[in-house]
Amino acid sequence: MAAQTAVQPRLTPAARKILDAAETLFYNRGITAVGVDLIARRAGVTKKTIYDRYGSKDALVAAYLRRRDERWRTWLPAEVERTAAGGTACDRILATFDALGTWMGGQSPRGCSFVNAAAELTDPGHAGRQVIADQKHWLRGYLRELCERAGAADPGLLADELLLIHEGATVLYGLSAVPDPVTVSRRLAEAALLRAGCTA
Amino acid sequence: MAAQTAVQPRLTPAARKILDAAETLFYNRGITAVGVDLIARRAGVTKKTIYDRYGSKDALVAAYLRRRDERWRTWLPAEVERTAAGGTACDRILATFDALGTWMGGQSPRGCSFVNAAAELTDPGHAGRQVIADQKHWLRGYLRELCERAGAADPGLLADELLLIHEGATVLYGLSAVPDPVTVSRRLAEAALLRAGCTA
DNA sequence: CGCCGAGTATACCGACCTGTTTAGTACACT
DNA sequence: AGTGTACTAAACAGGTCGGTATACTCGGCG
Repeated sequence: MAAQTAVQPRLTPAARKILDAAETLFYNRGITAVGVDLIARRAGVTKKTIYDRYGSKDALVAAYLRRRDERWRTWLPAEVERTAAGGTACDRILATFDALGTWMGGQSPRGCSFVNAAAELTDPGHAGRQVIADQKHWLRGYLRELCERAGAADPGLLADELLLIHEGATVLYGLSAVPDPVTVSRRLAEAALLRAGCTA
Repeated sequence: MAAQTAVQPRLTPAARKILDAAETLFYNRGITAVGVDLIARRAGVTKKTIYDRYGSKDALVAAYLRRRDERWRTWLPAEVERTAAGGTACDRILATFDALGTWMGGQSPRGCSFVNAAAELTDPGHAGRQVIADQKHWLRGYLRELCERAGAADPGLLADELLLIHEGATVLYGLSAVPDPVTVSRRLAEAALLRAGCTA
């Protein structure tokens, strides 16, 4: 269940350039709107190389999502430990929202790549959809563990609430519908923690 | 500012059929993935008629979003009045989340059409982006008015929080990442109302 | 040496893309 | 009777889509 992301290190130089170009293009212009010819041009690579390395556009899309997932999974806990070092579990939970703001402000102003991808990948059989589901499942698991450590009355339910706030903040950030979604989300999280009787 | 949606009633029969077909296809398969030929075929109409009525695909996309916006704006307050008749402003606020569940369960299992469209319409100059911004702005205004009537300490801030919860619930619903996002969102809204000192 | 993996370059496939054009029909209003 | 609107039918443009085929170069390795 977790071995699928471990194949990545063996990327040929061209395969890496392809993934780099695909990531920027898919995220900024949309998956369907970007053709493989353009990716090849941007990567300074032949279309044949793309198909030799990835087999199909759909597989490349899945690889793109997998890579972002991988990055997020290693970055988020590290960032939380860095900013909430020495703090309580509650501090850590709140730190995930600050981290979200940092993440979005730094490289992802167009919202969550997974939510955006889900909007385009309408075929339920697409390989990318599993990656999307896995990502949300992982985040919920991570939050749930923090909730347990924080002494929440019902950690699973609180994790659901926090996940919902995360998604809401990300969407509002991408739509620029509200000036500072991160602050709003932090306030909501605080209220949820309070209600769940978190002490730590 | 509000006159743009009033032009709609004068739709020729063919124009209506086109919009009907476009709505289903755009929502279920994605905007970029659907071509005008397919829309024409589904609507039982010639491609020429589409261009005679709407001028371009982009304009048709904008019309599609405008129509969904219109439907939502008339439906939501009516549904809230219906389900929270005789209740307080707080009841009305909570009723918007139940309404969201009804809306999604009934016709929109793939999440919010505006969020999905925003993921695809990457060009900031696209006519549809304004419709998306207007829709979120309207919902925030509607929630804000309810918050005022509910006696919130800071109605604007509470409206931001509720809007965030709405978006989060919609996204989670579309991703099927959580069994019952509507209930989760209602709980969160209750906590937010409590914290805002709502009395009505 | 011989072979193979990784890569380039280029041409091609059929299908589909947005959008236009020409030609003609049906109908309502004045 | 005449005019404009709404529509059908069908072909056509120029380009892009995902994907394949052919032919070649280069470096490393046994």
